[in-house]
Amino acid sequence: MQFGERIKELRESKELLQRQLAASLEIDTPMFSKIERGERRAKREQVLLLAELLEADVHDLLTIWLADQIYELVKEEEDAKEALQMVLNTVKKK
Amino acid sequence: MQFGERIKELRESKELLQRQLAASLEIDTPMFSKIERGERRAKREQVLLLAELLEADVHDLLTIWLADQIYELVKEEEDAKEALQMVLNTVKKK
DNA sequence: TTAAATTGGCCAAATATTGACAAGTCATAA
DNA sequence: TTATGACTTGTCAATATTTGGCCAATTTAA
Repeated sequence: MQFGERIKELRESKELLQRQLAASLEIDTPMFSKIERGERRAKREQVLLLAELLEADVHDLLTIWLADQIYELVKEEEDAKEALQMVLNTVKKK
Repeated sequence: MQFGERIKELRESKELLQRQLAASLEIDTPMFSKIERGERRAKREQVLLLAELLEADVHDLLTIWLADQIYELVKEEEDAKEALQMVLNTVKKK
């Protein structure tokens, strides 16, 4: 499940229009559309706002949003698995 | 273990100077110094070259190099662990 | 103390990201 | 069919970030 898809689900379940959420985020509708389709990345701050507007768990959204970015970074890399595991170990220690 | 540290280790074990490796990478010495100290990020292409020059395993180096970048992305994030796990699962499936 | 090696700070060039706008598609209703 | 509303696509300019070079400072080794 990717961030954009999740936003779209939530938006539709609340019967909101892209244009309404876009206005709340102070971006235009095309930009919002791109975020939903994963063509553009939402800013962290926008994720927080979206969580509020959509009454969704902010940690869930942030997690998916972060995962998207990590995936973007490693998707072409043969050594992705090892690198991820390495970082996971580091993070777990803190 | 971070990428820069590793490079430094390898370089010193081969008794090479920053200036020599810098020349091979076609960057100046200050820039190389910054890469070693993690102040600047090496390009992927430079990692490949370094592996050759230092006779190191290219996958090892790429893994550490990638891990550095992932860590940079998630280090401030509370939800890092979950996001990493999520991506790891995705990557494992492929 | 010199000389070489390394580091730190700053600036310009290159690159990537962001957002706005105009025009397009698609579905539905009149 | 035409009109309307929702959404998508493509392009461009503005902005931000990254990259590298240069100079000067500092550290290290002889």
